[in-house]
Amino acid sequence: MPTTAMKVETVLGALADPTRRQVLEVLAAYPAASASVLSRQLPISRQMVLKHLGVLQGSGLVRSAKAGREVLFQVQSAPLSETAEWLSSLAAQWDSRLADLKARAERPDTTN
Amino acid sequence: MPTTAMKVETVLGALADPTRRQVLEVLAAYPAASASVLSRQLPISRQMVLKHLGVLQGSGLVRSAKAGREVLFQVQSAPLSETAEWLSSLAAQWDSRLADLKARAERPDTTN
DNA sequence: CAGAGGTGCAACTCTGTGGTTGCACAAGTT
DNA sequence: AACTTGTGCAACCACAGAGTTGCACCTCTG
Repeated sequence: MPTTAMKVETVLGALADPTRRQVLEVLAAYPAASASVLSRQLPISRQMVLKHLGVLQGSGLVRSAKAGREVLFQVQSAPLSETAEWLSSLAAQWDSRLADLKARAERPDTTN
Repeated sequence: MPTTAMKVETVLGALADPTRRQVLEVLAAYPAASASVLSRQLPISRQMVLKHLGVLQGSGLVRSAKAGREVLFQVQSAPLSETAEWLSSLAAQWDSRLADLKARAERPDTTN
């Protein structure tokens, strides 16, 4: 499923920004919180919190739901796990390829 | 050691850029390769490849070594694994905190 | 020695986006 | 009805960084 790869890339992009990580950190302390609440505990305006939450939501790291007149956001761990798995499998792939090339170099007679 | 956290952040930053991931992908196919060689297989100039390699090196994802008149780069998997572990532990942390809050909400009599 | 291919440095452009402020509107509260 | 607090939209500024081109210098090799 090519969906995974695309999602992982957006997660990486979302996680790349320090402020965004900070937003996540604060948000993770709540079961759910609104942009206004978060902005009070962050060094940036509500508008920016909202924008960052938008990006995070785009990568699946955050979900939102209306509750009365306010919109509550909550952290979502699944994309994190997926991304972790993606990274570690990529590392494994690099290692195995390197081992392969190395072996091939040590006995250049094998097949080709 | 706070080094780990800092490193992870730079890895995330390095991995966030699509072109940089592409550079890594191409580079991973070689045991080691120079910026010039890589640039021929990429849609960007050697200068840019070099800059990206600089960023990647800054995060430890790539190592360089002089070989005669050229500088050879090679992929390094360790930072990838570290980052993967970091992400998955963060996911676990989120989950456990959520479970905790949930349990606390269901029996508000416990202690406080 | 002369040329070809490699590296390093620097100036410059331009798009993306992090950040702000201001305003208009919706929904609870007294 | 008036007030408070929350959301949504839009204009705007400023900086980082992705990308380019050009040039000077090194280092193999014919």
